[in-house]
Amino acid sequence: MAGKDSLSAEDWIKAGFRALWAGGPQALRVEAIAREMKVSKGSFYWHFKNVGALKSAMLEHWKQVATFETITKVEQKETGAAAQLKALIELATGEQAAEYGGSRVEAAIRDWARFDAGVERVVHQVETARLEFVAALFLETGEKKAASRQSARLLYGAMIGLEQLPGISRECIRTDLNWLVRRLLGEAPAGQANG
Amino acid sequence: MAGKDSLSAEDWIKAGFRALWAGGPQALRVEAIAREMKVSKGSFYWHFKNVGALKSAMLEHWKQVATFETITKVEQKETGAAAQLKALIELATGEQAAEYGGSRVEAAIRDWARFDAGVERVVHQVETARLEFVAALFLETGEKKAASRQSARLLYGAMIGLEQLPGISRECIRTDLNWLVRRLLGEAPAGQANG
DNA sequence: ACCTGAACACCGTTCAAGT
DNA sequence: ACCTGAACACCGTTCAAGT
Repeated sequence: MAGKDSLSAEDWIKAGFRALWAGGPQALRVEAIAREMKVSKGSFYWHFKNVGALKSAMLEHWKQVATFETITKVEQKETGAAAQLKALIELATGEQAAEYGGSRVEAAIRDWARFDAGVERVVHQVETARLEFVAALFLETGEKKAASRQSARLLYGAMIGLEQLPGISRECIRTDLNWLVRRLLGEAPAGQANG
Repeated sequence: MAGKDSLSAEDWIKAGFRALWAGGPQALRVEAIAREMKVSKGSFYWHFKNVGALKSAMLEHWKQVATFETITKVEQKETGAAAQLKALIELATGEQAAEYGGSRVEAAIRDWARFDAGVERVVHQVETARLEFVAALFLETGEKKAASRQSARLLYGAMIGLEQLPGISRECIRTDLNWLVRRLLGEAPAGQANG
């Protein structure tokens, strides 16, 4: 960051994620990012053909990281489906969920995908991999195959959706999701609700 | 649409929603919308001070419609909490959920809110009103107050989240949500999973 | 190898002029 | 009352020129 006399493509990608975090897809603009990096915007075009190329590189990067990061973290942390489901929820509702800016960046990428077929393709791949992982956990708890996929959709869908409710705290999301898992697994209700 | 020689602010707002539907928040651009309406962009500035004013007007419009539309439809259609929950799910997963473009526009507005505090405020109000309505239904089924609010968050969160999973059909979402409601209400599981 | 600075096209905004 | 068309600033992109 300080004490380098020339930039790499990687530096621009990182700056791109900072911009995405701060301002969403519409903040992915050459001039603004160049300003933040204190170089002329002309410099950008030595590293990338155009903004589209930067976006593709960012997506490719995110795809590699996002698909495996959470999954491997969960697998290293716990063994057994029930514990891993709990660990997954911890991670997803933690301070900084993913390497590149966490759930705020994830949301921005999903936004972005909604109006860009190329982005949609990549997001589709990542979501599918994650859903399969979660479904495998539910399968391990003894659910039937179709039921495990449904439970995975509901848990993962609730993760995405709850994060988007305004004014909801991480703890509230965590409690709700853990409760949901117990209900999906058919466990008996208990005094578990919050706010 | 055909056979009017001058435009109203309302016409621009409608065109704004068409643009939002088709291209998301970043498609809310004066020149593009003016082109679609076959007038010069200068014309826009007679009706609105700037793009920000158009966006505010769209939001205000959406707020009025979005808060009450679904709620009143559900209340007119069915009586009794269980039936109304089912009707709510039907509506939310129907062909065209809301007047101004349905869930695609809703998603775009949520995207937009994530990086604009003013939009966030309005979305917050709307989501709160909806959550309160859903919570009241769960309360009516006999749940305790805190539990009913939790169930509302989980159902509404899952609605939002499932819609964002790529490659998922409306029928799949509907089945999943109905299943979720049964589980939240503590009803016995049955062979209900799909895909 | 990496960057600057000028150039040009595109879009937001203003405004004088038209009907 | 409502619209056009020219003007200007801002940003994406190109490119010749610098180190």
